[in-house]
Amino acid sequence: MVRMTGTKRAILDAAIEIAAERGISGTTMDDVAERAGVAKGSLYYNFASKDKLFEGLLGEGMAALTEALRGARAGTAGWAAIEVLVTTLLGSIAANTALAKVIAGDIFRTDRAWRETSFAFKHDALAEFETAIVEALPEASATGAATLMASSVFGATLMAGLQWLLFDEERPQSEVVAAILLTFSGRLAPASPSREL
Amino acid sequence: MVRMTGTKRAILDAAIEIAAERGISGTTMDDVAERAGVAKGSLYYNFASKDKLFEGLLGEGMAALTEALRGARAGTAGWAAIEVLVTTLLGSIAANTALAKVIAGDIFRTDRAWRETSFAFKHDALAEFETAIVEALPEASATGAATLMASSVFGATLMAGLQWLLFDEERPQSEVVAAILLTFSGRLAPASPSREL
DNA sequence: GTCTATAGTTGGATAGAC
DNA sequence: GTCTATCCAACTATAGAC
Repeated sequence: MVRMTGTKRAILDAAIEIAAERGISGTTMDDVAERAGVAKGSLYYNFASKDKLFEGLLGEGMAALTEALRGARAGTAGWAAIEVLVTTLLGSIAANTALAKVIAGDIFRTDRAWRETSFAFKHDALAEFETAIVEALPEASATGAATLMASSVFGATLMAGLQWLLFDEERPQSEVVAAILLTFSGRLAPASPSREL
Repeated sequence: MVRMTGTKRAILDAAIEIAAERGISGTTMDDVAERAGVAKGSLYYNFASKDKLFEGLLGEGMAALTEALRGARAGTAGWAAIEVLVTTLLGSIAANTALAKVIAGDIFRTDRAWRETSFAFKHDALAEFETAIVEALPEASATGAATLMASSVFGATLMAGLQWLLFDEERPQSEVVAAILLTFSGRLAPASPSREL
């Protein structure tokens, strides 16, 4: 998050809050101006258009998340890397729940002006998970399963994280991390010999 | 899916297709009328409002999915139940990808006219997964982890399923099911003695 | 039951004063 | 750099002919 003038910051904060409630398309510039406590003209002095406003907002948030995941994975590998990636992703969602909601609602849209940015972000974020998965289970790479497994781990963390923050917020974060990792631990599956892909 | 007149069906089909591309808020009644091949007046003869149109559409789809999950789980338990639930959910997403995209983009919105319906659906669908998880790992119930684990399994299947259908559609469905279940199999985690919650 | 035409409102964006 | 006032396009919804 780059430092910026109070007005610009207030506009961005208002925009993400409202978009978390109503989605981006459901957010009007009038509402943003009102919640930010500025006139609508100031929105267009600071941002070229509604699309540009949200493009910047999502781009900034996605870049920060990708960077956090990359930094977290550094120096670890395999299952340990999966543990820190899940922890870091969940922490990012908790620290910026509104942004996480907006991204979650937007991630599979293909009609956005910023779809290239969004696509690249998703690719980079999933690549961190995929790398860790391949380290933990090399044969997943050969069968092409690793990419799908990365989506699975990411999706599990995102949905459990939002479920937690929106409906069960008193629960300590450590318990949520533990529950997600427990899902991947194999304790749901019967203790069995090798399983085919 | 209830049988209905050609016009009503055409309107619903057009609405879900466009909403999958642009989201519900981004879908206009003019666009729906045009794609359905009817005049806009016919939309309002068949549905009271845009909200009622989508409320019915999502309600119908969510009810069908919940029913499919309930039926699939019947007669199984534990890990076997998780396997059929994941398979059934993935099959439903594949059979109705447009609807799945719309639901995925809408599931964490709190401002919708149909939020009660949506909330109840999510609760019922997750309950099927939670039941299976508690059968497979009874201690998850005591710690309160089971609900979060149900969200994890659901989220993993949803995200991997959409990733598959939108970006890797030639892959056979059986491989996708296998990759998701492999994520939960424990083969990512180190072979270890008992793990604390 | 479906159409055309239009009413009424909202929302993105801009002009110009301060 | 921020405000007020306004333009204009797009949208939901309705009226009334057929």
